[in-house]
Amino acid sequence: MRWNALDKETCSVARAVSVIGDRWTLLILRDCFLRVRRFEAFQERLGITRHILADRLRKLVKAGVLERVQYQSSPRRFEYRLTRKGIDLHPVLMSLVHWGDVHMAGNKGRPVLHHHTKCDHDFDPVLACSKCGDEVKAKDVRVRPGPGAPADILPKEIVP
Amino acid sequence: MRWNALDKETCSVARAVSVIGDRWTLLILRDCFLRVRRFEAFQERLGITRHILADRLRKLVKAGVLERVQYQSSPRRFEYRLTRKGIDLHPVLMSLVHWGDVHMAGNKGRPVLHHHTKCDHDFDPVLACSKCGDEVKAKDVRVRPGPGAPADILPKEIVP
DNA sequence: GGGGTTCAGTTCCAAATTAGAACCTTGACA
DNA sequence: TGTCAAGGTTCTAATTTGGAACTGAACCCC
Repeated sequence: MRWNALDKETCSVARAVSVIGDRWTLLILRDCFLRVRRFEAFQERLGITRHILADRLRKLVKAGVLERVQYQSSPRRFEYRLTRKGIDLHPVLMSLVHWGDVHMAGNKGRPVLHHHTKCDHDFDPVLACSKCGDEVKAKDVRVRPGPGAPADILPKEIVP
Repeated sequence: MRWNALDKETCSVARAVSVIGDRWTLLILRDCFLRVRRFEAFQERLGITRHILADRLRKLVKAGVLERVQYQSSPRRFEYRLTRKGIDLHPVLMSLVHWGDVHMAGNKGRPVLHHHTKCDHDFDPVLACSKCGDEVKAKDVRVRPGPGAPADILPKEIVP
């Protein structure tokens, strides 16, 4: 299967992956949440090849995750900002950071701490259930076909 | 920067991305959470080239996300199962699915529904604060350097 | 008005990765 | 003996990436 055929897949993960499932894209988005917005800044912080950066930013804009905003008119210069759709990726990034913190941290401890301004504490992200508010554990989740499901979305026989 | 230099980065996202920041890897993990475990099953469901699948499974095992378990002895056959480390990626996948559901769903609605067996409701995943239990919004999070932070982990000047 | 700088890209080539298909191995089964 | 299944490996061609240099518009300074 080709990479660019992914957005035609029915699965939400496949569609999401068609936008963000790339080494650099996730790192670019991490920086976006740190309020990095300009081409040169991304390039310097990431050490990414310039034309790959240009390509990824173009794709993210096309996907509606970032918008290209002119911040100066002569010479015309643009910066990249998260859209609502982009900001909605925050839980994905937070979960990823937390997993990295728990499982891949070096011996010096975690590189960044997250502070919740609402309750004024450093915190860890927890995945909760929208209905009961409890933490969602993988073993407490059952998946079933939804209205947009094709016949083969779930594996035929589930080995228990 | 080279892809395989990423795991030496200090950032937890970079380290996490060095393991899962790949088009196929995320789709393989999605299937793992759907209890797909065998080479042929992954290959058929994903349409992935066989030797790339072999490569990705090998890398996931090496990273400690999957384990290769013999399930039959003659001929010897192996399957791949999520480890604790792999299961801990559940929030990442759930967040990703939810984002896909909200922003990339087709006109027929979401492909799969998630059911929380503990409270017996279909639910959406919500990112909550480990300290106060409230939902964490992107704007309520401040990032600051942690004990393992190098000098340049955060952008120098934050444009407000 | 010549020279240097900044930012946001583009262009070029070589190197690495991926897709697609065929092939291999072990053993079961008929 | 021949076929089948599972879990891979090997091969070649096409695509993507890395690295580095170049462009272009407008500023700033002398």
